[in-house]
Amino acid sequence: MQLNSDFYQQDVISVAKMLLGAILVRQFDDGTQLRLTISEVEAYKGEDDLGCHASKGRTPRTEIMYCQGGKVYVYLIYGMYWLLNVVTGHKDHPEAVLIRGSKEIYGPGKIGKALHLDKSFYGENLCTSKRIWIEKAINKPEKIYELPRVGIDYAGPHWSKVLWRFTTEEEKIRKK
DNA sequence: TCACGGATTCGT
DNA sequence: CGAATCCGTGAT
Repeated sequence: MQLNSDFYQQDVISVAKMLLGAILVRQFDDGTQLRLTISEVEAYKGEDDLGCHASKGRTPRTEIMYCQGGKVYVYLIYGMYWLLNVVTGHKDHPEAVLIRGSKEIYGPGKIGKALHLDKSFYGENLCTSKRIWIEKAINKPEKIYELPRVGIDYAGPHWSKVLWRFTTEEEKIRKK
């Protein structure tokens, strides 16, 4: 069952946790499908969150996060990797969930590569898209581990330590 | 118009 | 530990 608009409009922390175990589906032009079971995510919430790109306010890049939940936010990092984010919450409340890993493929950069993401996915509607969407979890995770987000030391002592990384894979837990 | 640096990954 | 590689963002 494909997740609907109401699902994505919930708070980013709730959506992040509920996305664990959900199936990220990529339908390619040649008819093949890549189905990934989401195993690790991170929440980015509001302009106050110094780890969130929206802490810089509205810019052409962050604009999509101010939309109603259910859209895709992708951006190029280190000139090489397209990272996949799911916009959540209500209009004018910038929030997004970063998809960091799946049972099949682990690593935000690797996910983007496997899904052949590019700038054309910016703003894609996950509720109506024919090439990317997310399906409800069949099996809910037994346990959710809460950890600090990765790679945002620049966000300062508080925001870099908030436990907004959620994972189902105990063996994938790592420092920094 | 310019310089900086990043929600990463891989190889040395 | 450093290179790869590019563009959004803020300063000039």
